[in-house]
Amino acid sequence: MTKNKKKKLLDSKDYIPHLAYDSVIFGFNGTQLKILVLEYHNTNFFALPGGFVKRDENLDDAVKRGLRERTGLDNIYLEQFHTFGSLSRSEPKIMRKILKESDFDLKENYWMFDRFISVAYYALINYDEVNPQPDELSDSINWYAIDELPPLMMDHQEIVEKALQVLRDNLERKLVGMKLLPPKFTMKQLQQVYEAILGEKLRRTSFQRKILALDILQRHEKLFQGKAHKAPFLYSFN
Amino acid sequence: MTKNKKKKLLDSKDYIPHLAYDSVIFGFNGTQLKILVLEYHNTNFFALPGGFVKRDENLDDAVKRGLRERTGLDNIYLEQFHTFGSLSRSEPKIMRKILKESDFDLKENYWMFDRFISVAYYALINYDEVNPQPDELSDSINWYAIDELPPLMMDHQEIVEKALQVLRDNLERKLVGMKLLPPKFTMKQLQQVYEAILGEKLRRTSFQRKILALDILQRHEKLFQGKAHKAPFLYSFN
DNA sequence: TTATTATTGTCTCATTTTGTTACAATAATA
DNA sequence: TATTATTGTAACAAAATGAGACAATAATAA
Repeated sequence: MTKNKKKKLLDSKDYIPHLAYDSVIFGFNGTQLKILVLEYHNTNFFALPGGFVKRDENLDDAVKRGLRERTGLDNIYLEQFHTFGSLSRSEPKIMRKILKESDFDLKENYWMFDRFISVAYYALINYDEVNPQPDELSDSINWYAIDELPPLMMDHQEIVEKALQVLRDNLERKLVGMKLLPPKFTMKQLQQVYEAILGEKLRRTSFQRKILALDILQRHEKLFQGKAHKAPFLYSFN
Repeated sequence: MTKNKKKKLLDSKDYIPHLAYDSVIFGFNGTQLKILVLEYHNTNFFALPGGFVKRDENLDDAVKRGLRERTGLDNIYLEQFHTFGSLSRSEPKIMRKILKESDFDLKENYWMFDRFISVAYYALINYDEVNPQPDELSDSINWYAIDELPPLMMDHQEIVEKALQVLRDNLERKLVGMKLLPPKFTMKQLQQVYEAILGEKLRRTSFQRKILALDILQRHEKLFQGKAHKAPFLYSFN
């Protein structure tokens, strides 16, 4: 490797020290609930997409910026759910290895080995319209089913579990299920989202009656799937 | 004032910069839901009790430390509910005035005029066993009913509203009502706590049936209040 | 001692919500 | 034209909740 390859990743004077965010980005492929997980170059470290907050930037905006860079999407449904601030969660050795394997200068990036408090957000996106982009440090970013995750580094497994817990609580309270679907969807698709999030089967007729009684869905034309049975209606939310 | 009176409040090298916490400490006086609000010396600034996180201290522990100092209580029910990170929430002029009016050195305490991200917690305590203590900067710390708060500085009103919103959501999900009462309480007291938090009257018979059906309360001896009617049972939780 | 009063604990019945089964409608295929 | 799988909705049962009624009882007044 050449000498001038060793460079600065982010300038510490632009960012709030000790503060990071992590995002649990949920998608639904029709069957399984998935999240985006990235892998750092040559390390076998799997992690949630995260980032830092600029000194002149709102916390929420920093997270939106990171999501935009990774998914190309704007106006994503985003919810802050917890801030992780234990001492033990920071592991400078891991950060050191990540930077080293991507040929970044360890001295210039020294602030990244400090202790970090991380504000965690979850995002709900339409799986189909996303082509995830890795960042400078990452080999890849890929969808993983929530029950088939690779071993995540540091406390990221705990962050995912908390996200899922809060998402379940918010499913009925905030009617957030449809954020994981395209604008028009069938009742069956919506039920499958609910089932994937709750991790249990639901009764078709009760589910349908309950959702329709909420009076929040608009009914549109039928969807002809080319299958040998009655075609379902399409619905939209808002 | 003498020269050596101007002093350092907290040493910046001991604390994580840009990071604070604020706490919404709820109590119940038998009728009203109240919170602790402090007033800074000679400023007419009312604020939530807050503080900073030491560099070698867990975030949760910093908050517990602050609560202990102010209430003398340990093992308080405490829940993190949101992190406030907008740029506009920081108002260095206000911090400057607070320090100045308490005769602290403005140069030595310069780090306090920076932008701060604040992690907010709410606490539920037994009103009766607390004798709140003001800190070095504060004139007083007092209970205020949540619908009779003085004008709070910066974004503290917003923090209180969010706390109340989350507390309402958690009332049934986490059964936190009894955390605001002494170890033994009557059904009526518990109902009054629920009513104060929800801000609405509840039906006595339905409430009693529902709570008892949860099967989480132990029934004890009767409480003879010296009133001309049947004496209620006392209950405890855990 | 005995009525009076206010509140408590529990019961009953009405109403609403949810669980469960049933069945006709229908889009594609044999 | 019959068959198949799925959909939309109706019908009834079961459970949860709302609303009222009432007897029990702790202190007070008569």
